[in-house]
Parts: sequence; C-alpha cells; structure tokens
Amino acid sequence: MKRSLNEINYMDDTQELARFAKALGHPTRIAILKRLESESCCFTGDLVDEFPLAQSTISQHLKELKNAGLIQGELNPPKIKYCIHQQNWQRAKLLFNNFFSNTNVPTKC
Amino acid sequence: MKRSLNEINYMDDTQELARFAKALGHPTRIAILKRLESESCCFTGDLVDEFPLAQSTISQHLKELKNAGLIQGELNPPKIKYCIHQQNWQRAKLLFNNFFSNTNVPTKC
DNA sequence: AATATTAATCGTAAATTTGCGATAAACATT
DNA sequence: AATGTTTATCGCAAATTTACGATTAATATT
Repeated sequence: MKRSLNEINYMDDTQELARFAKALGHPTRIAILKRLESESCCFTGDLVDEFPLAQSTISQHLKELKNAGLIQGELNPPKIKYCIHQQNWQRAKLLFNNFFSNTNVPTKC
Repeated sequence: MKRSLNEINYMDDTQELARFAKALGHPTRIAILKRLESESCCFTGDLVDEFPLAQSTISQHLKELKNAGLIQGELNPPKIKYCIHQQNWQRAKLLFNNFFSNTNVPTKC
C-alpha cells in the first residue's frame, strides 16, 4: 500500500483505543470474549466445539485477542486455559468509557 | 477467501457491536470522532487540513463512519457538515457499556 | 518408546482495507 | 454560460484479514 508520506503521530490513547477496537471488530471475537466473560475461562477446544469454525481459525482469533492484550493463556497441559486479561480489560473499559462520555450537548448542530 | 460452510448466526447484539468496533478500529477514525465530539461538527475540508492524509482518504474514512451509523452528513453547499449521529452513538455506547460491565469476579481463574 | 490429545503454526487463497492521484459531481459565484 | 469550490467516487497497488487443511510441537498416557 502507498503509505502516508508524513508519519502520523496520534495521541497514545487514540492509538490504544483503536487497537482494542480493532481486536473487537469481528463477531467471532466478540462472541469468544462474551463467553469468557460469563464463564471466566475456557479451553481452546471448548470454543472449537461451539463455533462452526476450524480449529486453526479459532486459534488465530485467540492469538489476535492475546496480541491486543484482552486475554491471556495459562498452560494446563496439554490444554491451554484462556481468561480475560483483567488489568487490560479494565484499561479498555476505561478508554471506551471516556471515549463515549460525550458531555457536549450538540447545540450547534 | 474460503468462507465457512455453515453460516454463522451470531446474536444481533454481537453483530452490531462488532460492526461498531470495526469502524472504531483505526486511529484516524478515532481521531475524527474525538474531534466531532469536542466540536460537535465540522466540514470534510477542516479534517483534510488537520490530518496529513489525502482528501480522498479522509473522505473514505468518513464514508465508513457514516456506513457504520456513527456520523451523519448534512448538506451545506458546497460543503458538507458532519456530526455525530446521536441516536446511534448512544446505542454504541450502551452496547460497549454492557459488554464491559463484567460483573463476574474471576474466582475460578 | 510408541501413541494419543491438544493447540499453535505454516502455507495458501480470497476478500477486504488502506492509501493515493485523477476524475466526476454538485452547487455558487461571476 | 463559464469558473471556482468542495467533496465523493473511480481505479489502482500494497498490505492486512479471514478462513482452511496440513503439519508441527508439547505433553500425557499406554
């Protein structure tokens, strides 16, 4: 892709929020997180059984959620237990809350 | 892409939230929305002046935000005034709030 | 040691996203 | 009617995403 010539430097919060949002930008990943929220944790296999997707596809979605910091995997050989990453989850919650707390009443529009 | 054979039917909320999240999944679009939040509205040209991106690129980001329902454009010839779409904005806020209101204490993890 | 179970990674293909410049469209102004 | 201003759209190229099957890696069990 023809990348922008001038490097764009967004505020850290902007970058961080966009990163979280991007990870949330797929229904399968939202569904995985909802499941982890309600059940606290689960194994990759559980998700593979529940979603009509290949094991490798689920694994890839988990990887993205992990890269975004929203979940963490704990070794439980030969299984791996995934949970919400509580600290980053709270951070994401805060960023979205701030973003949506639109105090401006749109008087001018 | 090899699409999943079985059609996946996610809960409506899941689909809707993922759609909003996807639109928020780019720092430029977050920055545009932050600007609209603080200023209530602005013209395409204002944004083109502020971001080191081509006019067509800004226009495309605005289109995506509009398609996601997060903003709306009002004709103000020959300019176009963009504002937050208040109703859908509140809807998105609600969806994200619900999603992040993780009442479960992670006792089992 | 051989086998089974579980999950990550690799390689591939198709779709989508992101960016740009060029052009078109819509409307005001001259 | 011709020109100027503003924004959308088109066409293209590169990067990324999404999905799959096949393979590999790690660990338990036999």
